[in-house]
Amino acid sequence: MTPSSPTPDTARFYRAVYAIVACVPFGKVTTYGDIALALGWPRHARLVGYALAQCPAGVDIPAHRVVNHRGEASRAWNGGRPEEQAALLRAEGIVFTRAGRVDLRRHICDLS
DNA sequence: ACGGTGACGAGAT
DNA sequence: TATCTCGCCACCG
Repeated sequence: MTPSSPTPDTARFYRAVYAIVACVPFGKVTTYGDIALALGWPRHARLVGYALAQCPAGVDIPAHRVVNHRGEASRAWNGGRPEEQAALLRAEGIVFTRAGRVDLRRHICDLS
């Protein structure tokens, strides 16, 4: 691989993230922190976000079902369009609060 | 080697 | 609730 490719450990972490995101069902969402915890890597929520941001084409996962712990869509979604991520979520029946955040109490997916 | 930068999160105010 | 600070850690210049 090129000098800029991730270390083997990091690559494994990325694949684990993609695998767990693939388990989130239609109409449900999860958070970066929950994914990190489920993988046994507490405090690595940031890396989960990084992994998704770097998600290579070909890895087909419902990344739009991952929001932050407050239910907010990613600011950097598709080059800075969190509205698009929100639209995808609404399209699967996910309800947003008046503040424009996903109602986690209703749609959170238990990864345990 | 070093400091800036995030698709983050918890705690304080 | 909004905003700040701080901790987190791989990546990049």
